Amino acid sequence: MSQATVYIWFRQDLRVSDNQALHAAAKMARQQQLPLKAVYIETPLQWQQHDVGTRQLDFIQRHLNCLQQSLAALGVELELWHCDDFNGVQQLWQSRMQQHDIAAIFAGREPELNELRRDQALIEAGLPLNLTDEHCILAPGTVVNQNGEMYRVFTPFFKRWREIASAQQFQPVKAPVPLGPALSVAEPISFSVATGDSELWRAGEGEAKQLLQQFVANHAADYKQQRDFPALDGTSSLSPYLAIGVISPRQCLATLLAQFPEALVDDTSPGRCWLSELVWREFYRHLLQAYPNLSMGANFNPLGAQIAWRDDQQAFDAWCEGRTGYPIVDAAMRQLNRTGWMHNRLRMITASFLTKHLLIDWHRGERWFRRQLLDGDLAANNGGWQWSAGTGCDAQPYFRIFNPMTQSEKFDPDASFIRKYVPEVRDWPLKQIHHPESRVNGHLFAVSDYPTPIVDHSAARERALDRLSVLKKAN
DNA sequence: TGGCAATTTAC
DNA sequence: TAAATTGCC
Repeated sequence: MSQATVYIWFRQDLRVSDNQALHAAAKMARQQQLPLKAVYIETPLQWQQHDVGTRQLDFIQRHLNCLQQSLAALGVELELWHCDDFNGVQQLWQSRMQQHDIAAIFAGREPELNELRRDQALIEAGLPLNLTDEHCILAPGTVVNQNGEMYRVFTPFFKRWREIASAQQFQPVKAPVPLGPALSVAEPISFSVATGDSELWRAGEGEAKQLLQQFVANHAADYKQQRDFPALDGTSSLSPYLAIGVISPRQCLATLLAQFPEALVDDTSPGRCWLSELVWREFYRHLLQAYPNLSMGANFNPLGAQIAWRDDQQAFDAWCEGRTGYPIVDAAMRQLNRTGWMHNRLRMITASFLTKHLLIDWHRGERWFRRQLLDGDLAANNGGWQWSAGTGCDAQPYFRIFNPMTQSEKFDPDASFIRKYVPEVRDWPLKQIHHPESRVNGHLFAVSDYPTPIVDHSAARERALDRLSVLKKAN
């Protein structure tokens, strides 16, 4: 049999720096003088079943090409393998193992149920798969209460998280040194399925690092004051990179702590607010692993299954396409559809509108988001949707219903964001932009190609309070 | 990481 | 009488 090969298997974590799996694989290859190969496996059917958007696939593909270059410089070849779904993945590795001796496979663990099962099946089939925790700063299962259970409320989770984290060092792992002479890349990585367009976002690990550095240096301190205004450039915009692991959350934390060393221990640190967002991300990932049925579409609150959602295709389509007649909602949905990204404040507003004003099942919104989003990520997307719907862990109560008019006035006061994405209302007076229902009263705005509101706010609010009251906590 | 309307308080 | 506070959805 030929010489055994060490494999680094990229799934998420499409980066060479701070990649513990790659680091461990390179170390083993060097110490035992074995060849190291890198692999990515495309699984189009699985992608389809998981509603991975074509735009995100394009983003992944572009980063695989960056990765291929970086790896080639390290003397490592990246191969693209193909199979339909995760069942095929197992067969692929097994047939590979029959042809060549596999010394070890290193990969980053993924928190989703199908992914965990896939990896478990490989291990049970005897493949030497070694998993590292890359996707959280503190691995799922390590932040628990005194009974050893996962927290159900964010604030105590965050507190415990800080206690543990402040006792540790976060030195990101460096990219491995070259294992051999640089290779030339003959053929770019190209998926067998059609991909969308992610060109609004720069590709590359270096770009992501630069974004991170610039955000921390120039915006992190003002994050708390600016993050809620979609017209401002107040958020990090790092989510697309975090979702596929072009940068690691540990790199984010290390960069933040370099600028604000006290952020973990001092409540008043300017770095605290963004830190809490990083930890929200971890909270949802820990939850996904603690409650596997979340991956299968379960309501975190079992009472959620009793909600009589409305089956209203027309309303759903209007929401998807950004023509609900509420400019703030429509601007948000158009931003999502056009760019593959939506400001977090707007994710809350649009999710509240779909689940409460339209009373449409949050699963449908979750799915639409997943297909459009460049930062599509089961844990965060599901967590956010269930938070908005009131069915989630530490969710907002069912009776907290965002008023689109109030939110619009508060978070886009001069309507500059709305005007950017909803040109139909560009010339309207501010008051009408924020209060679209005031058009109905006859005057100036009766004639417009912009739709009148598809639901009346007060009536929709009453309807939601009534139907969602099945979520009321039993006393 | 609300909203709403009744009620109290501040002028 | 407008703004701040409260209690409930």
